[in-house]
Amino acid sequence: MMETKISKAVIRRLPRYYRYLGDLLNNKVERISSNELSDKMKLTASQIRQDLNNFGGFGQQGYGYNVRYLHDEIGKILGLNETHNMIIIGAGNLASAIVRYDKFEQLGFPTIGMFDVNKDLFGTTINGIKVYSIDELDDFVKNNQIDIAALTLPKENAIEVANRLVSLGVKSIWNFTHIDLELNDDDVVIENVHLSDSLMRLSYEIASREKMTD
Amino acid sequence: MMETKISKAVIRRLPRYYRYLGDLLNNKVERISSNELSDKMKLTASQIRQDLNNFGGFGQQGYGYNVRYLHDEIGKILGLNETHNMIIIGAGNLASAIVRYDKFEQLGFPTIGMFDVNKDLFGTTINGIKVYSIDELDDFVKNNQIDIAALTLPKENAIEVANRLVSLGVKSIWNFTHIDLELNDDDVVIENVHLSDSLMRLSYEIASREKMTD
DNA sequence: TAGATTGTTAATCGATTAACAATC
DNA sequence: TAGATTGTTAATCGATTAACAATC
Repeated sequence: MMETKISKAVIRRLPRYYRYLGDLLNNKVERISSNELSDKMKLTASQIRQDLNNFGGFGQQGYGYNVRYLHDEIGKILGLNETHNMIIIGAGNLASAIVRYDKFEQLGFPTIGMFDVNKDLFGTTINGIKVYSIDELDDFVKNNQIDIAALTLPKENAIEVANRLVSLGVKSIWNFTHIDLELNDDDVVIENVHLSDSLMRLSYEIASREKMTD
Repeated sequence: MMETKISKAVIRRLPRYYRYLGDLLNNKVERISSNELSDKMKLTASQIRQDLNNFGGFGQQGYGYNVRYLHDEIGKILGLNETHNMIIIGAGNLASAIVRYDKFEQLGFPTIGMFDVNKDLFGTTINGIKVYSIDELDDFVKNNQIDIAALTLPKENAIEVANRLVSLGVKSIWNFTHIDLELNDDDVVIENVHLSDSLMRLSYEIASREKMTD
């Protein structure tokens, strides 16, 4: 049971903490203080301590934080102690990139199937993962534990497919289509990825630098 | 010249405004009030007006905002009135996805070359765009106007390549590698994309829903 | 023990929301 | 003109930073 609502700003930073702690772990660093970590991450030590204390006291006065312990605890908070099976709807280039990218599997998000409308792709495999007809989606979802569906299909079909997935019991959607998916079902979690928004933010920064030197 | 520093929160929303206004435009909507737009975007009307007034008064009392005008003005703020040539370092699946995705080109970000270390790829084309040897990078950058370099290579080489690009005069980097690129050069703009962070945030939400129903 | 560093409360800062006069 | 809706100031809310007592 959640006691307090964790702010979005804190949640956004969690994966970043996990990443930096993972790097420290790889570098055989055993302990770190909030102050040292703040240097690396370009945050304040105060913010790090505040953030962590949303979830409990993971440190020790006079010592700091044990890197492995903190890493693993944040992993648990992020749900990385459990495997989440993923399917991808739309077996295009982005889907290939996702399924070929080992990191996601390492983090506990294996792709176990891909779906497309293109007949030519049916039965082919990408990185060992089979592409099915979208018509087989219902059966597949019923016969397998699906935790996450990634949508990498044209945005025209996104809402329909999303609704279909939800009605099949899929509880979380990683949406790469260029709409803000918003199903009014509090049970379903949606993460919208907008690569073009990211590119536009970059462009904004370029444009504003140019204006500054005018 | 920039008069006031625009907050990051505002900048993050700009591409979203642009996207929604583009949709309205496609639907032949001519005018919209901050109130109507706030309904669609799940923001407050007040916030929309505040956000826009960071850049000037685009509306008209009693009328609202002209959709096309506002769309185009936000486009200009985002620098979308100019073309930004892009190269991609690392010609893997993600690079293919980017270069095949028409939207980026439509927004004014054509990819004009890709670079890799894999000999087998040299001279091949993806969506009509040629893959070059990384050894040809210097010449290519000198002979073409390169506004943005997208990094889709292993993170081990990211910093080295980024420094090389900067020394060649490339001023902005769209980084997909799993490090936070931070060059201490205020002249260079970096946008870090962390897909695994996005996936972990999704996972966090899944985990916290599960806890709630415990 | 003395020194270091956390956990946590209080202060500050910034962003969002509310309100309303200006004005189309 | 009357109604609608902006632009903008003021109020509120939330997030970040500072400070420090607790404690390892």
